[in-house]
Amino acid sequence: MKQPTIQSTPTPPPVVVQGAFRALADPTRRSILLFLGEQDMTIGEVCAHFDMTRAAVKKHLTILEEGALISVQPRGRERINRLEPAALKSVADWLNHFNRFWDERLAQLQHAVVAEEAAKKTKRSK
Amino acid sequence: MKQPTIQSTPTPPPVVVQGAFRALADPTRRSILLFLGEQDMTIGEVCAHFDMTRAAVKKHLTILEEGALISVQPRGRERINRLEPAALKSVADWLNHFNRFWDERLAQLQHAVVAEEAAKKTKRSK
DNA sequence: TTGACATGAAACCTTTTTGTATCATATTAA
DNA sequence: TTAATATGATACAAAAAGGTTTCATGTCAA
Repeated sequence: MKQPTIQSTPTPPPVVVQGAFRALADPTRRSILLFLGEQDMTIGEVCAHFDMTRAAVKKHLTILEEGALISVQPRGRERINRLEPAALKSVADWLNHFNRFWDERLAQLQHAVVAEEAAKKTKRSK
Repeated sequence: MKQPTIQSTPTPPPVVVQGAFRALADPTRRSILLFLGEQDMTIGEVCAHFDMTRAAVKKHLTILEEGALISVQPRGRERINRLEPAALKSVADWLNHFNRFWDERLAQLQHAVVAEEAAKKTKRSK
């Protein structure tokens, strides 16, 4: 049976998360988030953890900020970088869109239904 | 007070997720995942939802497969693309690393502690 | 067998990403 | 005020990403 073109969008996804997903794609940035999860840090302090130039780290921080994953608060000549949980949560929420797949109870339920359907078919075709 | 260089890694993150995070960074690929969350599809069926060449969609599917977000099963001349929840779950798990930040109960608890600390300080400085 | 169909893969182009080096600016402390 | 510090910003280069076009291969159906 040939499937007709499916036109409906499955479920409206939050489009807001693009910047966050983009930011999360880089391992250095994920690492920065883990560090900031422990404590707020100046750019210099973040830099101390990485073997790359200050400018490179700064760029990563900028991308994290664009993704709303961190906020930056000036204090004197320093900039305090702080983890922003909200954006992280919206990414988590997007993923939870799929958690029916890894919810064991539901998975078992689905398997049961599938098995039942299969049984019915077998019975009918006898 | 000048902070000394912090040398310890905050918490050992699962390094496995890089391919998955990379794959999730692109909106087309996230959209594909949503479609595959509804039903398995051949490449052609996936293509029908996007305004780009088959080759482009194929590349996206390859990257999704590299990130273990989907699996591909050949059937005759077709390839059935199926969502693989495991990799999605590992990404979700990585994010849950932060969920102490958005767990309301914990947040309130933290606020309470901070408030208490502040109160103590105020009292002392009187 | 043969033609249509579903896919695979390579070559190529443009834009983005990720890093560098360098210079400018603002703030602090002596 | 002046030198050191913390950061901002720009120009540049190499690599990766995201597309396209084109051609090859394997499978189905008549």
